[in-house]
Amino acid sequence: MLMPMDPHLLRTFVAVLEHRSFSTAASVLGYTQSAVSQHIAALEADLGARLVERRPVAPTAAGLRLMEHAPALLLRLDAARADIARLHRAPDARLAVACSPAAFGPALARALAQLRADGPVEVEVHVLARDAVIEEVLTARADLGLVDGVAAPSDPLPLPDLGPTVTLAVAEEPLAVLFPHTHPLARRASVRLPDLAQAQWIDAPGTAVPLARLREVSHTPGFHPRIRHHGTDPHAVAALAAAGHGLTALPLSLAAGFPGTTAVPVRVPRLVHRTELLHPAGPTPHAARLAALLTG
Amino acid sequence: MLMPMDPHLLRTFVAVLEHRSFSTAASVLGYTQSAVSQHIAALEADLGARLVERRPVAPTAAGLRLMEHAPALLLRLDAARADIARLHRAPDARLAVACSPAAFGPALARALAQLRADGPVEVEVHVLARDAVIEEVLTARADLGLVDGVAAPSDPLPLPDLGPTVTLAVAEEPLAVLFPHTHPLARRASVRLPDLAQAQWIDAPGTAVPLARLREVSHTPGFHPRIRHHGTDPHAVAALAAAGHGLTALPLSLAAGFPGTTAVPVRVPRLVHRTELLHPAGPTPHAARLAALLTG
DNA sequence: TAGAATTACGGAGGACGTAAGAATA
DNA sequence: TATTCTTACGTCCTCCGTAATTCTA
Repeated sequence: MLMPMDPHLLRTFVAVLEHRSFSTAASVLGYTQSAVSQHIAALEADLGARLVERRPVAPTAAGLRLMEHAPALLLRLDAARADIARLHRAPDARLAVACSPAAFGPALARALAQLRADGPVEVEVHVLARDAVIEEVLTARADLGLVDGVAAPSDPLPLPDLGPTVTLAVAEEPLAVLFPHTHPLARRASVRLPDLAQAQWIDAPGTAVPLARLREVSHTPGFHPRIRHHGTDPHAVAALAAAGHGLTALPLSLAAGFPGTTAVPVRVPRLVHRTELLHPAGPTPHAARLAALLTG
Repeated sequence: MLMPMDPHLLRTFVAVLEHRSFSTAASVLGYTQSAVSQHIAALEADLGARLVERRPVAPTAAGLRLMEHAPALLLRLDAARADIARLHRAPDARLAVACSPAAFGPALARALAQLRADGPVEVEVHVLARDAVIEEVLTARADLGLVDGVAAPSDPLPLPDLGPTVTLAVAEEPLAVLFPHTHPLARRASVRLPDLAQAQWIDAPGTAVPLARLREVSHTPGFHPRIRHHGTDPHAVAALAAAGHGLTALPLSLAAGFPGTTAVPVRVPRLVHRTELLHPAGPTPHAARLAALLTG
């Protein structure tokens, strides 16, 4: 155990690299340019290494390394504060649920209906990209989160550094690939993922299964993006698929409902689309109740 | 993203709770009592909650929550610093390997022999408890780590928050329970873990499979400790087992060699004893070579 | 040469030590 | 009453803003 590395400095470091500029980072953080310059200089002096190249602003090798730690560190700092703040917060009539797009479905709707039948609750659902869901739960902006992903049957999802947060399995269902009707493989009863590695794919990491994850679980390189989608709307991604822009992987039940497309289950490798629930170590009563409803 | 929570404060917070005393924490950290008192007061003011009860010193509920974050946070801070320091460190003739007791075995010895056959290397092996191995690797005190644990076949070990550290599977072998020769179950060809939940167990979390983990993987409460062992020597634990102090779980190949005991493989649930290798994102040449030798 | 980062410098605030004051076992 | 934590207070040092300077696209 050595020395400081002040979170303030880390925060401005991250902001500088995010905005690729000292001055805009400064205005975002409410500092002067000068202060930001001093922050970076202090970090570099402390670590004994240049972290960012200037004009243009870009991370050095050491800076990239630090970027593998700093955001997680800052998030966990906020998570710690949030965990403690939760203890003294009066139990609320409000329930905020954060949810990744493919984790939102009839099961959640039903569970929420049942929750409201029990008594008056003000429910708020935020549909967000997966990392954002995790962040919302950790920082207590959401009382409960639902995330989805691909894994081997009954395996947990590989989630990053959740600290004392509780994760529970909610559902597993087949994984499907969404083809346009006209696609030669659309008539198949099932597909093998490695066979599709060289196909054209839609990169929609906020909505569908990220392509990097497909590479990982299929143990196959490939799955190259042809078009990139930013957003959290499965319909939009399905529309791209229908128009032939590329393939995308979704849970079967969700994938089955889109016009112009055919959802074909993945048979090899043996995978499932899994939904998991996240809640803090000390959940609100409503969150605990909803968790119970969702996990049966 | 809110505010500070200075790592210095977190560090003294952890030290205070570790030593259950402001004054000894102060002397350990090289502060005055007064400074420690001010640190705790500052943290409590910042978080708006009392964190430690005084006289006697003990964590409050909020303090316990913070303790779920603070050590991990401080470790990761050191890991970040170490990751960057590694970049500018000249490749060394030395190779430091950290290794949990049950992960040390003939495979490692053979791999090290092969490594030394390639050229002159100064090898250093540290046998430590599992958490300590992780800490050594993250803070670059070791170039490479080996940890062991229990998991379902081909599942990864559940390791805490490793950041960008790489983990690779090294070996899987049957899990065994070590019985004294005289034990009625010692003649069995295999055992079911849930049947042993009410037996007397040796708690040797630094050496054998921790009892909490047995509860987890067997989905059975029980596995109560009768005697506790601190240390990293499998022989000592085996001697306790031979003397009838309780049972312990070890990898079969290791468990098979102890006098006065019989190692019986675990058949239910379907589990393996797994060894995994840890190394930093930027390993030293020797570490990379050893990793290649160990993973084939 | 203009935009952008660094350096110089000064004031406000923070951090830690000394020392005196409360609190509890 | 002795030990242990807290509070008061002074000093030093750090942090950030203003402003002048240097750098580079």
